Amino acid sequence: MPHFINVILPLPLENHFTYSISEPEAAFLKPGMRVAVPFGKSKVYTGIVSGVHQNAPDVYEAKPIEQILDKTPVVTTQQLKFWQWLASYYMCTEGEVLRAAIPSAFLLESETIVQLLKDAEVDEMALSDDEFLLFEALQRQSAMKIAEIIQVLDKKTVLPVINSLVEKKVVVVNQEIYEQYKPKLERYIKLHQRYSEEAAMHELLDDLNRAPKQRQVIFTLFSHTARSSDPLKAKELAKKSGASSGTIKSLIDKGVLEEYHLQIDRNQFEEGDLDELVQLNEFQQKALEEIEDSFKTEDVCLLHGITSSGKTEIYVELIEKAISEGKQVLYLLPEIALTAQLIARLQNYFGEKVIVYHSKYSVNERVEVYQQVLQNSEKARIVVGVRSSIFLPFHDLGLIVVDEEHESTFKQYDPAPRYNARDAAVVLGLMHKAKVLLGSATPALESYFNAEHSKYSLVNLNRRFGNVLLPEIEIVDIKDKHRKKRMTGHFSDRLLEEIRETLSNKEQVILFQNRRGFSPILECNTCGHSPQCPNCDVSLTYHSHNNQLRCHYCGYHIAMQNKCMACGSVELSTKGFGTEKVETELKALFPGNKIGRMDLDTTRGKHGYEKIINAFEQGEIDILVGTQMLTKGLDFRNVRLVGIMNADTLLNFPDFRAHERSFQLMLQVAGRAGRTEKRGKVLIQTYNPHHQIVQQVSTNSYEEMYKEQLEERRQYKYPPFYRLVRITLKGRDYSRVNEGAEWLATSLKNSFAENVLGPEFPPVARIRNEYYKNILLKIPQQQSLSKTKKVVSKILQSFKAIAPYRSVKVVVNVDPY
DNA sequence: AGCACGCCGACT
DNA sequence: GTCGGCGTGCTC
Repeated sequence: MPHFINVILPLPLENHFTYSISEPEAAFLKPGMRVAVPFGKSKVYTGIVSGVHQNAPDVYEAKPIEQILDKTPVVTTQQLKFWQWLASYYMCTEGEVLRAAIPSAFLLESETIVQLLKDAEVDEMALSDDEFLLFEALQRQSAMKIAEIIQVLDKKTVLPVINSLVEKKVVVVNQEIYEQYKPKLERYIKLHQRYSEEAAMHELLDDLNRAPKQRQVIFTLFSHTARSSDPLKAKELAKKSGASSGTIKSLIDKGVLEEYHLQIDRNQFEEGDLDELVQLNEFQQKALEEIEDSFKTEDVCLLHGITSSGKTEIYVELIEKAISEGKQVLYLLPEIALTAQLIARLQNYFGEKVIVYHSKYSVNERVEVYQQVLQNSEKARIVVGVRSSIFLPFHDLGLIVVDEEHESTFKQYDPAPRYNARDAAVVLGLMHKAKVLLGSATPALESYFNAEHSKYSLVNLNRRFGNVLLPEIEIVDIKDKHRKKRMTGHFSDRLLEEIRETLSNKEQVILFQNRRGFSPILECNTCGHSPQCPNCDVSLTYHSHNNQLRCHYCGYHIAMQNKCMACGSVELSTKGFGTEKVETELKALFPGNKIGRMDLDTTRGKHGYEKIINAFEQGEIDILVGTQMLTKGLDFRNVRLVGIMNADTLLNFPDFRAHERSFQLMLQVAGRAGRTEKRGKVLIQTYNPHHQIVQQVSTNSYEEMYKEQLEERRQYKYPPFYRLVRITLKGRDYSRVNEGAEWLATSLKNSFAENVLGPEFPPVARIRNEYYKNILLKIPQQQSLSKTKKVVSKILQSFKAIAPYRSVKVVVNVDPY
């Protein structure tokens, strides 16, 4: 009886693929194991077994698999189910989910290797020039990869050359599969066995009389082994004996020393004494009890706790309970680099049980975390991670905490799967029968709506920890200040006064401007021309630190121009301002103070964030200027003043969420001020001092904002009353994108009538030379989601069948916010 | 996605 | 005449 498996491949293809396997393989293989399978004419992919069965396919013959890559499943059946849900909800393929879900090192890739055929009889005269060139290269280098051959032959299509050489029996082609994961090895040194006798040892030391450095090395090693039986690292030996690695190497070459390698764990944590859990204050205690109470009947709870109210301590208590029941805990946060503080705190309580997972980890580190979780190890009781950690192979989740649940970074935009980790976590929790706690000082409208409509339970915590007062918020009307000539650059007299006072009290200042660079537009005073990006429909932003004009979409950059590129005039002026300009103006205004800047440009590199944050914490920086990076969960003790340079750029953002986002952002930055006894101060500069959002921020009126925004959402048919699916078309051919978008919108309107909006050009209609057009589909609450998605898929299928539109790429984004 | 196959323009 | 462009179709 023949046996078969279904396999999910990491490709954007709807189907699972069927392969034939032998009887013993069938007995061995289980869903969730990795297999290497041939796919197409020349590729080998790693796939995940999704099922083992005996139903022979009837329209094609199944190929046999290449090899089995695991002894036990690396993907649990629960994960497979979760993938299915994600693929269907977010309208992508399971293959795309797979690609995002497991560390890339698990996906072995095949590479075509070309080698000379042994004992080949080669008639060199019968070879073409290219063939001869390759033949010659292979005599120097026994095996070559396709990329290398492309280099040697200096052309792109090398496969015909290779194929012809295969036919002439000169070379053979192999698919080499290589494992990407490399265990981390540490080099250790020991003395060769023959010197274990004391006599031999003395002889050796005598021999080395004229080589004092080498003698010292032996001596150090000897005294180490005398004291302990621990192996000695090569690095340590070099350090302790003061010898260079060259000295050690020559001893190894002589055969006196031996080197060997041991595998070590990349995720090591030096365990000190663990802190006792802190005593909760009465408000925290009450909130905790309410949460636990709600968990008796509900699965999801929203904790609305104002900034600095001590939500983390409540999480810690709940985590403690969950792990004491032997369950795993997932702690999701929006951005890991900014939360070094939080991780340190959790490690103080839970020590080795905390493991961290994020995108800045190397592939190897990720594999190790994945495996710790898979093995349900003691080291992975608590996983702290960014959105992708929902894909880890949990066994028995007891609790999921989603901290700062309103953050937009929980949503993945590109590539597919375009999932929202907060929403997916709720589903994941359901699958594991785990409790889910969403926490935020400024909950997303949808979450608060769910809580109000009994989908989630709601717990409020509106006392700051240690009874710290909320900062005093002052609105500065810069229109008025301009008229009265009380502005210095972008600073109002009020802001300058407050900065001066704060600095004189040896306290710190945070200034928020949500735009990086110096100024977003450079304009010629004579002809009005401003330099544009050649690949995108945007103006180039001037960056003063490297004197460049840069495109923030594609990275295109040119040197700053001192003459207008159109008319040659030297009178250029900058319009608008970013963090760099704020920094420059500050340096002129406060020459005696240290000024720091935190934005995408200054935080590149693995430790970019930490350096700046540490410097600020240590008081090495007096004023920190930054973009919205500043808002996320940072806890600075000595900040008294927070200035929002310009609230209007936030408010005028063309998006239905702009007002909600501005509120959240401003309140979050405001929360950075005065986290100790002394009351903090927040200054908001704006041209619209009476804007309802600015007012609501100043009075800390979440409820009011919520009600008002909700009413607008109801009126204009936006979430939470309607679901959104955004379909983006993009392509290099402008008119095809346009026509395609029209066609698609028309067919969608046939089914969904007035609930189809567009097609419309987005604010930036061309990026990297591709034109964009959006169609928005609104789905009323009572309309079935799954049916709607089926109809959409069908329409998209017919769209793809139309030849002229095939060059247009279609991106479907479910809940695109 | 990635790759082969197939059909048309610009070069030795 | 071939090299190489990308439109088309398929992958168990």
